[in-house]
Amino acid sequence: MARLPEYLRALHSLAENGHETVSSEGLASAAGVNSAKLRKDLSQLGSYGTRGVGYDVGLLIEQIEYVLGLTQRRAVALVGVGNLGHALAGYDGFASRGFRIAALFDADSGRVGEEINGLVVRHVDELPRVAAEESIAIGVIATPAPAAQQVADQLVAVGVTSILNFAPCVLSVPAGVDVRKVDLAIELQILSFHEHRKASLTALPTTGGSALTALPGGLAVTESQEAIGT
Amino acid sequence: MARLPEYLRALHSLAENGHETVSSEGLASAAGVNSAKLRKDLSQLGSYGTRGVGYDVGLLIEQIEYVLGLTQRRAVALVGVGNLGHALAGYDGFASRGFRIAALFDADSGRVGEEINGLVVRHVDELPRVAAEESIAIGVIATPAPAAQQVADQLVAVGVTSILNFAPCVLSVPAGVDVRKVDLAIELQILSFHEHRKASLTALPTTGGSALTALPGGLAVTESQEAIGT
DNA sequence: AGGCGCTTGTGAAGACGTGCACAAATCGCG
DNA sequence: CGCGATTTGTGCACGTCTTCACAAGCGCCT
Ligand SMILES: NC(=O)c1ccc[n+]([C@@H]2O[C@H](COP(=O)([O-])OP(=O)(O)OC[C@H]3O[C@@H](n4cnc5c(N)ncnc54)[C@H](O)[C@@H]3O)[C@@H](O)[C@H]2O)c1
Ligand SMILES: NC(=O)c1ccc[n+]([C@@H]2O[C@H](COP(=O)([O-])OP(=O)(O)OC[C@H]3O[C@@H](n4cnc5c(N)ncnc54)[C@H](O)[C@@H]3O)[C@@H](O)[C@H]2O)c1
Repeated sequence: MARLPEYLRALHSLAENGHETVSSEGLASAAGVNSAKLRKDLSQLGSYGTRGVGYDVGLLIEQIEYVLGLTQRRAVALVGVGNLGHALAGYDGFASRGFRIAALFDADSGRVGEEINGLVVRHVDELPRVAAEESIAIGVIATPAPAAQQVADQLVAVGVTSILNFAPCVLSVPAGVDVRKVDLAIELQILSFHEHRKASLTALPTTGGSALTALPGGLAVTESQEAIGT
Repeated sequence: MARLPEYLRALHSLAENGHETVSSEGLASAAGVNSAKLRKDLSQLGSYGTRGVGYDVGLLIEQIEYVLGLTQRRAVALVGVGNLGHALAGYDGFASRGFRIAALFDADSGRVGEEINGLVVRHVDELPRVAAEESIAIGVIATPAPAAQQVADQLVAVGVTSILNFAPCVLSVPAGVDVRKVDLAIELQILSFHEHRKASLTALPTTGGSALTALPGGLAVTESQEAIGT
């Protein structure tokens, strides 16, 4: 389940605050989900809760980390050390959550050699050699969109089977390779959609607004917290 | 629907390449979705396709932009101009997709006054005044997690009803306020999970691996392209 | 004008996720 | 030792999303 990492973060936060056990209710509210959903998710991992008490925070962290494959610290290669790439390279949140940025790559020879956070930027042509040395598990693409497909192909060629893509484009990859995408403009547009919907609802509550905005069942947007109420 | 922005991006890309019409099949593959799903999504907006021909790219762009509320360029306030905030402030992908970064805020007085991309960083205390001037529609939080809730409260207080949160924590907001979250570590952990699953599947194909990794129906992870095959 | 190929729009079936509600289980306390 | 308070784990029902499959509609070519 995609919610496991969220639970894990909430658990770490609870552990830091000294909690040794949590009820499903408490963990659910900390993770921002329904308590029944949380229990169902956790029961999929096996029964690690005690009825009448709750879940052992430490044990649960261990179990979730095992299921997520975080027992081994995976090596991440970041390709494209531009505006966004710099921020990512300098981010310490990866290291603290089970990942190690193992290498930085860029195609711009002006950037090659630059040192960021103790890592030196290499030319993307060195990817095969470095991948062999470091056993890269995950590739992060932070290049402009036109270069993303090519970079993805290069990553796949050196054996990377998981890619996180920040470029606003769809990547085509062979079966067995997993791609996740983060597109900030899409997130903003979804928010804009809600703004638009909220505005047209309050503006014309009686007439119901124009035909386009007053859709039959309303448009559903999945993911994320949504507190559109009354 | 949360897929509309993806369609919009694909349409813009097609328009740049000179296409005047697209079939649902073509647009679907460009957006990385099923063609039936795409047709059903578009039919919700009204009938803007011609049977036997396809969809008019320009008209469809116009319609989707209207539904998403992109006809008005919304003002975005960015709070937290640190590592990530700098990258966001310098990103031109927002402007080209219907948004305008209207103001930058930070609590660190050392950063206040700094100019990024033509915008000067202001102190977060000025938020009420600036919000009144600029009519901020969307707030982006790029502060450390401990400060995120407080910033969210401040944003809500000045009338912001849509928040994009980069801090790894859940925000509690009143009903009517919409929050979307981007957590890169979670994305990586989901990829790690797939890596782990792939590894244990190939390692022990006959025994089926340990009880934890060989779960009843397999764990489903939503979102994103997944090409785990054969 | 008529037929043919192509594409949209949609009905229906199935898969999936969600949340309620409750039985089973455990702990603490008298 | 037993009882009640508390919390997990889960059966069930409901709503949503997805996908297939096909009729209806449109344009082009003869
Ligand atoms: N900056 C942001 O805040 C932000 C936000 C959302 C999305 N994005 C996306 O992230 C990507 C990068 O954004 P950015 O602002 O860092 O752009 P950028 O232009 O600052 O950086 C891109 C970097 O990629 C390098 N590059 C180009 N082609 C390459 C190749 N074939 N191999 C390796 N490296 C190559 C360039 O040399 C450059 O250093 C873009 O696709 C952008 O749309 C950025
Ligand atoms: N850098 C990344 O690539 C990255 C990636 C994923 C997530 N994040 C998250 O984004 C957030 C910011 O990351 P960062 O690397 O930019 O951190 P950072 O420490 O570089 O920047 C944080 C900025 O927020 C400012 N700030 C602190 N409290 C504030 C307040 N109350 N009001 C206004 N501004 C305040 C600080 O002065 C600082 O400038 C963090 O929550 C981090 O976990 C960052």
